[in-house]
Amino acid sequence: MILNKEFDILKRTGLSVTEGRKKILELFLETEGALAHADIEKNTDAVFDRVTVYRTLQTFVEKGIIHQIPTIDNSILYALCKHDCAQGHHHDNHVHFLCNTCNKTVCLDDVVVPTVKLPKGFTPALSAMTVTGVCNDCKA
Amino acid sequence: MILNKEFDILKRTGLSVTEGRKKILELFLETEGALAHADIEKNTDAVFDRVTVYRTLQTFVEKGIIHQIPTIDNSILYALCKHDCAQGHHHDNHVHFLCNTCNKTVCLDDVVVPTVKLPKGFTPALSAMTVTGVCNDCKA
DNA sequence: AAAGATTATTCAACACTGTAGAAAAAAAGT
DNA sequence: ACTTTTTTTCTACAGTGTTGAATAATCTTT
Repeated sequence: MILNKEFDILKRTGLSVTEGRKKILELFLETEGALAHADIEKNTDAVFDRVTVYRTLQTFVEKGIIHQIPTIDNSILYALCKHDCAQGHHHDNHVHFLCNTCNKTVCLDDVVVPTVKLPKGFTPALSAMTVTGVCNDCKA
Repeated sequence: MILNKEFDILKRTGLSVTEGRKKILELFLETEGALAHADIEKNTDAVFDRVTVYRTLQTFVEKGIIHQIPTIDNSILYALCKHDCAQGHHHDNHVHFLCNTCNKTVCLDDVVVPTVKLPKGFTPALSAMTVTGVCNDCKA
């Protein structure tokens, strides 16, 4: 039995191994930076139905394989969870960086979102932080 | 000449004073928390065309009257700029709070987004931070 | 206050994004 | 290999946001 990384991940999370899931997972593994639904449709040459892609992404999020990234425009981005994300509770408390030059969004896995002091009466649960600027690939 | 707040703001930013702009601005002034396009359509009883609302919001953002708030789902939220936002460059470097109970988003105008140390090669320009949890209105 | 110039609003149409239910197809378990 | 379970696909729908051109309103000037 040939074990590739995609197969391994799917098996470990208890998911059925299908062409679509392997292909989309492969895309995430070989892509530096986050992907939007549209990117996935483009890069899989529209082999899969739109709905399949949506449902696959939902499943991956639920299983802790990928996580969503907040954006200032209205699009949902997804990126691989680097650290051990168990089903249901993600550990994606890292900062995201959006490059204004190449327009890519990357996870700064080692930069933890700092805690801030909130006004009286506010109880924090989760914090998200996005920094925009110029990334290491685009620096002059 | 009667000067109300909406009129004043529109005049000061050099905008034509119209029913739609006054109404939408009024809604922002009397609303605690951020508004989505859909909220505005609902609360103005669909008196205005959808496109008018979109264009009005765009204009307000450009003129520094309101600013956009990043969300994890795919919707654009808008909120009044409290501090002096000149045309073109906003000063909305404050933290946003999304309440999981009442589902409202509010600007924590006095909580500044902290700066983080980025990896080598990354140059920051703007930072955004959203905290989710329970707000002061919803605390038990 | 009225006329012309400028700016806003509206209408119609379009593209994109995301969701739901049911049928068809594929994968998993025995 | 067969049955059960899961996944993919199809069809359809609702929402969101944008564009261009026509209409309507606002502003400026006299």
